[in-house]
Amino acid sequence: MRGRGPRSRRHHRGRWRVLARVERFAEPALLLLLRERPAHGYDLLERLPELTGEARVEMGNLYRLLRGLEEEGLVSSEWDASSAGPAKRRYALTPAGERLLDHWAEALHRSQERTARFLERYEERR
Amino acid sequence: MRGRGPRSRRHHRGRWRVLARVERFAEPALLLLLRERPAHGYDLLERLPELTGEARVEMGNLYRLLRGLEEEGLVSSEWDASSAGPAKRRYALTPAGERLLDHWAEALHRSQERTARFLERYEERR
DNA sequence: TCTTACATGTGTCTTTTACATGTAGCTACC
DNA sequence: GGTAGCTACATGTAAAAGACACATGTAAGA
Repeated sequence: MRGRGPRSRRHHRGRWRVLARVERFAEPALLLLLRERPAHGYDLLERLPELTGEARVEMGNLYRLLRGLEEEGLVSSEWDASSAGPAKRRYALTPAGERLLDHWAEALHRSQERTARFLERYEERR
Repeated sequence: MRGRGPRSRRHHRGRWRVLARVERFAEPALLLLLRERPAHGYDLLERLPELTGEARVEMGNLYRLLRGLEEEGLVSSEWDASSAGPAKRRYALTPAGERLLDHWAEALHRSQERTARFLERYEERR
């Protein structure tokens, strides 16, 4: 089974593991990291696990996501050759991006309540 | 934009609405409903919104999901012509399905903690 | 020189989801 | 007895999202 998609269950010791991830969670995670301080892609890649847990985001998908956010005007970027090493593209959050982050926070709060109701109902007749 | 996929943002009053749903949440919702009592597809379709919120599951996808669960031995089914109306396929949870529901509950609990950490960090510098 | 780490990408396939449509039995009503 | 409408199950298709492989180039150090 090559190139398997975003399934919640994963092969692990001969079984499937349930992950229960929030859809597109990498997006609000990026927005939050960028609100704290501007950063370049590779830096974000290393800091994302603080928010997403062990699940590491694929490099390629991260850069695609960043470009998508920029096309929608949610982040802005510019080449930064000031520091050592290869040139970096430094991303920063725009006001529109900050508003989207606020919407994400509200949605995540509602998601928390939904999941809490589910778990309560699950425990009821355990 | 026809046949748009499971994006977190949705067109709504000229903007995109963030949903922050848990991936494949319909699966644990089905398992929980079936643990409470055996049921047929159409019945489950009407009771699912109790758990998933306003977001209703597509009929076609629901039947596909049920067949998938049956192929994996997580639910069992049999035709039921006893009640009025067209014949129904009555689904019931298997022991394997009950174990999967337990794994989902654990995963959802971890998801709650991840999201709580995110929201804390979001509120820190609001 | 060769390797390793940093940094930014593209190609391509599978899975998941949304939405439209198809089929058929049962019931009620005229 | 015909037909309208509801119930119930099912397939077809396309787009979004994610997984993974791979390409390109810079720079530091053994």
